[in-house]
Amino acid sequence: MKKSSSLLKGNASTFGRDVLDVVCLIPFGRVTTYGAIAAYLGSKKSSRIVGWILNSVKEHSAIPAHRVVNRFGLLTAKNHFKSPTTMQEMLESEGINIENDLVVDFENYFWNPTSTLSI
DNA sequence: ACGCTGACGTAAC
DNA sequence: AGTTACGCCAGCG
Repeated sequence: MKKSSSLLKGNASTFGRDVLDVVCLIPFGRVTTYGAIAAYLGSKKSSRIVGWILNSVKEHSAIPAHRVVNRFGLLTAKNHFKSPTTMQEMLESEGINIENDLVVDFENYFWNPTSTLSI
């Protein structure tokens, strides 16, 4: 069931393509983690790569990279955005409250691709 | 062409 | 129980 994502281009030969597909599917006002995406792709140990792939994502891309945080709900990626507060601003703009770079009620907003996409 | 680094997570000591 | 080391894949020097 997994593996056959290829929701965007179809050339899902690379891990990065799958990552972008999943991130792009994150619902508005929801967040997910690098590990969840990696686990959905079949390699939970590849969580590092997920973040690295997102680094290639430009803000003008359709990929909501700001909705991806680490497993603690910490905005580790905020440092990589235009401004350290950009990520927080965008999340708050979606109704997610951030306190001290940490997502409030993180598990409540957490979106699990494995539970949602691979029913 | 080769090697290192990097937005994490888990296992092992 | 806390700390250290490793694994994964892709982009860049």
